Amino acid sequence: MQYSEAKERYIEAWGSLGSSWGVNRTMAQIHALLMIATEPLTTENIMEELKISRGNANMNLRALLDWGLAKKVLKPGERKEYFVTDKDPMVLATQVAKERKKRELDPIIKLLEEVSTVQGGNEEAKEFRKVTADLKGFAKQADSVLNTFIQSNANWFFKILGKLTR
Amino acid sequence: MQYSEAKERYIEAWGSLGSSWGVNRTMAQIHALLMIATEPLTTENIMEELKISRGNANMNLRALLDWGLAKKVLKPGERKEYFVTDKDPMVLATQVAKERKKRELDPIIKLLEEVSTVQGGNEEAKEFRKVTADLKGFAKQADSVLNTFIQSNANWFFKILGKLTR
DNA sequence: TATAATTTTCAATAATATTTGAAAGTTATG
DNA sequence: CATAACTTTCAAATATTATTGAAAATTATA
Repeated sequence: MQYSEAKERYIEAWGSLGSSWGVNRTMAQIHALLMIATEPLTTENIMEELKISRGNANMNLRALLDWGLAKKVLKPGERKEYFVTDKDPMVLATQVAKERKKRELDPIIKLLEEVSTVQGGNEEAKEFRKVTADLKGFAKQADSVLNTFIQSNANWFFKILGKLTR
Repeated sequence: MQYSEAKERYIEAWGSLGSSWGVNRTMAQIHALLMIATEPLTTENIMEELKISRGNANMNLRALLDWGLAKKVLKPGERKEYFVTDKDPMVLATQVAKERKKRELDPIIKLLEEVSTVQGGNEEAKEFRKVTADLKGFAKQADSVLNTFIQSNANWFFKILGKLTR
């Protein structure tokens, strides 16, 4: 396969995969581009490569910075901002896990804490308490696992696999 | 908190959480409703509770069936279809993991297999091969962990936590 | 088989999310 | 401080996705 074709397919696939790790298509594509770049890219580079507007490029770059998935680098003597991403997939996974935990898991645990205190002795209230309490317990376990993951090192997967299959 | 308020907040939260596990809002809300229901629900029950159209209810119920997150039950002597969901959060997590692996992870591994064979000796091609090979390796590890999860029992989280913190 | 009950489909519509592009804002430099 | 280089903002336009509702299809029953 030719480089240009491979690159195109990879960027497109990464973009549509984006929604599965909670970011929009363009944001994921910019990330994909940074992953395979051999040196830091400017907003203009990204606009050209992905054929998107300046505003779009800017907004999604800021979102990537916000997620901790890209950072600015400065070149001495230049005013332009350059962007890079960490190329280690484990760092990517860790950052995504961290952000999604913060944005999704923490709020749902908080909500379940609240609603599972619902009053009432009728069947519906009882069932509601049971289900929401179960979900809360599960969410907290997931939270523990994520925390362990976020804090641990790059061999996490290997460790788990080793231990589980022992 | 009153039951009606708790229920409303829980359903709404579950709905907006939906996108984080890859399903749309209404689908997640129907699932939420089935989770706290004390008995099987009909399409009409769901239309009323969520104030949605018949077509919408039908489409999303079918999607839930497709994901293995709901199933039909028949009541003897009745023509209407009733729906239930498994109330164990671990079963939910397992089903979601299974479907998302199939829909997202498997295709990306396949794509990475292909594009990482890109030809060329220039710096860009080399970098591309390295990055996509790393991603592929990572994706395969994730795949292994998911397979273990899907096949294993409900104490998975406890086991891992115990082992990791040992 | 005709009728009634129920489910499914899908084109039209509505709602939501993303993108553009030009103007406004910011910052470095002569 | 004036200008140029660059970045950010945001209202309007576009694109995408979800929803409706009525007609068509299906299925059970008399």
